[in-house]
Amino acid sequence: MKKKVTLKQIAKELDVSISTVSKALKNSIEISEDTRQKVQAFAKLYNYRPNNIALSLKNRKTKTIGVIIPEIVHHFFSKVISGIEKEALSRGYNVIVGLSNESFSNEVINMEMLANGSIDGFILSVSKETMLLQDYHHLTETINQGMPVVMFDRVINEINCDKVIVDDFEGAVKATNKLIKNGCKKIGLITTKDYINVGKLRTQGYLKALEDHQIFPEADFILKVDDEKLSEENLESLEKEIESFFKANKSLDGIIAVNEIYAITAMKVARKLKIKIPESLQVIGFTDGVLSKHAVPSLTTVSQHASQMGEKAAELLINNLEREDEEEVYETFIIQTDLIERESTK
Amino acid sequence: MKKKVTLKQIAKELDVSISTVSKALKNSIEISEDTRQKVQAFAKLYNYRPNNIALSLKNRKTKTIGVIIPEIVHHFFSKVISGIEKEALSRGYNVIVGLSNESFSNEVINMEMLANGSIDGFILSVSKETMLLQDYHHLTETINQGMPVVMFDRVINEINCDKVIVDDFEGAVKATNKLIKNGCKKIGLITTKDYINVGKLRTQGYLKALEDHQIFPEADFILKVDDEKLSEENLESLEKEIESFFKANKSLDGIIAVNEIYAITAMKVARKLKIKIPESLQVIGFTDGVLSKHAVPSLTTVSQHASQMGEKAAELLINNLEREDEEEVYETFIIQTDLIERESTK
DNA sequence: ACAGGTTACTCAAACGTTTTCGTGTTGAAA
DNA sequence: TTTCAACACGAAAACGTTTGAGTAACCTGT
Repeated sequence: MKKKVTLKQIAKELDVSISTVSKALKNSIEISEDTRQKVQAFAKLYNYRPNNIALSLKNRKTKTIGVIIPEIVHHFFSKVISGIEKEALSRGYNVIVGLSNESFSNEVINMEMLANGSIDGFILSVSKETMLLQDYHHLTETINQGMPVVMFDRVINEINCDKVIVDDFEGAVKATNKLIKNGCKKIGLITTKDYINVGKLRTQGYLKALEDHQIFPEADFILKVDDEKLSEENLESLEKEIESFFKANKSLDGIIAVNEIYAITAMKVARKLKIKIPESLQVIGFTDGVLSKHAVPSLTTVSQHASQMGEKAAELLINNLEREDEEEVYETFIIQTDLIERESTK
Repeated sequence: MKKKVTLKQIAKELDVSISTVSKALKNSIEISEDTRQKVQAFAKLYNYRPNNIALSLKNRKTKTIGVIIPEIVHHFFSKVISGIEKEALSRGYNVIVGLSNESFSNEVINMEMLANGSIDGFILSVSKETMLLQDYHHLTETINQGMPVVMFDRVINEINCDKVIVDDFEGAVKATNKLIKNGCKKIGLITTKDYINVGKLRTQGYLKALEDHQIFPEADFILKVDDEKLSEENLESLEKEIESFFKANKSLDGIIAVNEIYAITAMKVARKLKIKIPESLQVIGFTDGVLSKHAVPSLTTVSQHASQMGEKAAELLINNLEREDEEEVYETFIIQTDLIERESTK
């Protein structure tokens, strides 16, 4: 077992000073051709690699970015991470992840753990609890300390930083328009409670599209599901809720669901109620994940380009980190959505 | 914008030495009650937090573990990460992820990037390309440098380190036994090419169970799908392949699929061919992901307890890191599988 | 009065780098 | 012979922390 070799050891071995070794390895002209060769050969032989931690301390930058997300076992977030990783790797950065599990305190702990020098900047999507509590002190504090932050998807308007968001409003408009164009007259919406920004925007887009087509929005056609119903344990109660929604509104011929689970469950319930998809009910979901693709019938969905989102967020952050001048102009980048048409619409 | 405060600044401000500040903050008895209070109050006021990088350099440990996986947009791997994260957080460690994207060179680059002091140890699952090339120099080298490594799921027997694996063999036996018990006489297997260890083990388990019940294994009943067919683009060709497999073996009344996609696709093809599930064909998959749960009918599956795997891997690694004595006895921990029964079996 | 013992500090080294500023030795120009 | 640049290298500081060793100042007992 040969431990990592350091400059000091090389210096001692070759009987020169540490500085000479350092310079020789950097091909400094201060060092004679002779010594340079000797040092480089030795370094190669012992597979010398500069110690990252020492470099980080010296340069006061770690070349590492911290990512805090609510949940990793989730197609959208893991796609975002993979986008971040891709961009980070190509620009020589590492990615360190923290999971908040939708908990405010976890989010705070994770951020504090990383903010003490471990990373150069944050990319994050806040937890639901944080949105509910509206306590953003951990965010303002880190930003105040001069650490760049990029928020994505679940962003907070009051916080002044770079942001990357999905055009949820327009996505919902597109989806609703599609159903209208396909002949739907009674379009239902399955959404979340309003405090989730994303759900709110999608609801607004849905309403806007209806309005544009002079369709009166029936309050009964909107089902606001309690958010806990998203968790895997509560699937049955979600099913029941959707089932009574369908039974109470038999005239529905189109459904927009603000996420994949709601959409898939709606299709499942429809099947149970012998409602034919897409013949008598057309369904469009959000978040183009595995479920949409493999469902039967496969689900038409609003794709959010999660990977692109991650790449953009990383790009904004790294640009910010490597910018010389300290002008603080924050950008909000909007990712456009695409409607991926599959079998659940005509 | 108030930058992070350091010991030096506190010392200067209070007109004492750096060491005094450091000791005062650690409640050392060397420091008078008076000074202690003063320092601590000041530190609290300015929200002093020790710089992690400096600590890492000093202690020669980073309290960070590196995780290299082939792919993060994958239920199994993201579950594993979430398990690792959970255990790591509870023991005060951070997690830094690298994605190999199933590429050997990416795996090597990622490992080299992290091995230079950034982390204390690795948890990894090797890429397919690495398994194919059988080039493990990056693994042996890091281990030789004294950096602990824990491999999970896709492990390499020749490498001497801690390992966490799923009892794939036994899982396949259980699944096959279940089908036999349920009255299946002609059980087919949809698997991968042999170089994927995991696929091989599951195939062996399947064969063993048949043998135990004196059922002659028909070569025709085993479909070895080319691995690229797992990727999302090749779904159609996967469907075709399974379709002809079904058409060529109409007597099949049970199917074991070595992963979720194969199983779901098999069910999709069956539906297309008007084969009733579970009445005339029962299906069991591996990897208990979202697809299995939300499929219609929902899929009976062999659960690998991915999260538990991650936790165990992290536990082994951290134990190793924090062990005083340097005895190197490597452990291979086997995670037992569970058969989750759903609607695709009787 | 003085050895010896507390008390409450400070110093300095160490972790592994990079980099600025010396400095001793050449060789050549004056 | 003197002067001075060029050359090749070394010393030391800095990044922020911890910690063992060192040291003043005071107190105690004889």
